[in-house]
Amino acid sequence: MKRIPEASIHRLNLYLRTLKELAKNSEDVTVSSKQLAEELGINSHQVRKDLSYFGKFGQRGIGYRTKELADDINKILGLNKKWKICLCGLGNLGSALISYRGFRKEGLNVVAVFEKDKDKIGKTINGIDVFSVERMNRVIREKNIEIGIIAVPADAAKSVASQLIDAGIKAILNFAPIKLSYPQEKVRIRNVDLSIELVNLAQFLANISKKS
Amino acid sequence: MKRIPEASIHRLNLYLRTLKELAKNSEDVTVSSKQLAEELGINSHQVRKDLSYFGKFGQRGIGYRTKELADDINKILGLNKKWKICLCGLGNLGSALISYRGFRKEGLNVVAVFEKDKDKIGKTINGIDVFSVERMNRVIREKNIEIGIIAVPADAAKSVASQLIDAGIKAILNFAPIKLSYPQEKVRIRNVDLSIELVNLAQFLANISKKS
DNA sequence: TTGTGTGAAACTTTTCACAGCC
DNA sequence: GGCTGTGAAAAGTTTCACACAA
Repeated sequence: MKRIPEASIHRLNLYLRTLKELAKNSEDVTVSSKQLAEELGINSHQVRKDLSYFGKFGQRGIGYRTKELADDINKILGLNKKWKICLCGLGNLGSALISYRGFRKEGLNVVAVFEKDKDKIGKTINGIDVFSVERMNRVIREKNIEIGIIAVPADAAKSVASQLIDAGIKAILNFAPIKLSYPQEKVRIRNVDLSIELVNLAQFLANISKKS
Repeated sequence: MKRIPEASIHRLNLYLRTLKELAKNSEDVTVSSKQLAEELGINSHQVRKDLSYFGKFGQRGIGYRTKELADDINKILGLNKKWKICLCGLGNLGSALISYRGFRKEGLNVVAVFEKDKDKIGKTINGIDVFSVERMNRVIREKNIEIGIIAVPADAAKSVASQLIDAGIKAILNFAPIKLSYPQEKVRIRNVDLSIELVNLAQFLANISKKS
């Protein structure tokens, strides 16, 4: 099998989301690469090429069966397994994330929240238990949690990350505005920077005003 | 001048941030492409190549002057202008964003917040006035606001976007989990999806467990 | 006629190799 | 010896063109 472009895999995520929405909102059973492409602002060749890396999913003259293609992509991406996730920090950002539409979707279920504030510990939010930070190691091991989300202030992020890693977590999504990196190959860390997109926009505006 | 890769421009943002941090934390006046690359987990050729598209900034045998290079990149990216920003929605996500470190940084100043909840209107948060949604058009025009951040629930996002566009906003950063797109070339829209990164992590985990 | 699947071409981006300067 | 700047090669990605099927 040939090497598959990284970018193609990322686009599969987008296709999957679009397909799920189409399956819900539209009565059409099938969808063409052109429709799918238009939804995402790309061209149809790209859609077909991306899919062709993994097999033949469509029917000539007709298109793809929406529901079936969604299932196939789910399998390709390995999203048929449900991952257990914990959220660290229940401040504004943490609260926003826990109620974010899409975090409860297939394959992504938050099963524990860790928080320092004693007023919040012991309660539940969206049906999920809020534990004290001290119990992190135990709870993660007991529940077999695999992914941790860090939504604590920047100065606490490093210590929380260490605790997560000690508890054997496999991947971390970090929202704190600080770069986390560990030499270990044990854990995969992704840093999300909410301000970088804003900077990109500012830069885009700067450039169009230069040109005109 | 040759075409400059989109990716290079995005990396300049990262270089800038790293340089600013180095300027603060380290006593060294200079930095080499290798150091810079290591901070970001890329290779030094890339750093030098990216910079070379815009000119010669370093000194052979020595490296780059940290502070000066930061200033140069600032100019290249057009970030020496300060953009005026408004935030729509002061729920959990909006509150998280307004206090996010980095949103107050150079070039990015939020000057107004719009919110539906009457209890919040008329107050200030971080010194920024909270206005009723009805006054959006007027306030944006009066203050010459150029960028809007949408942090309202998905079902309100489209209407808020239309209002922003009517008021003459130039760019929108959308955090609502719904794809916004307008045919007009008048406004640049970027959709941020907080769940896509989590899906990517899940998929990464799925793939390493497949291989082992 | 509509729409997939795919090799080949075109284009973009990254990596390499090394001349040149401190 | 250390480090930049850059043309050229390699690698990666997107677009094109068209055979083929419903």
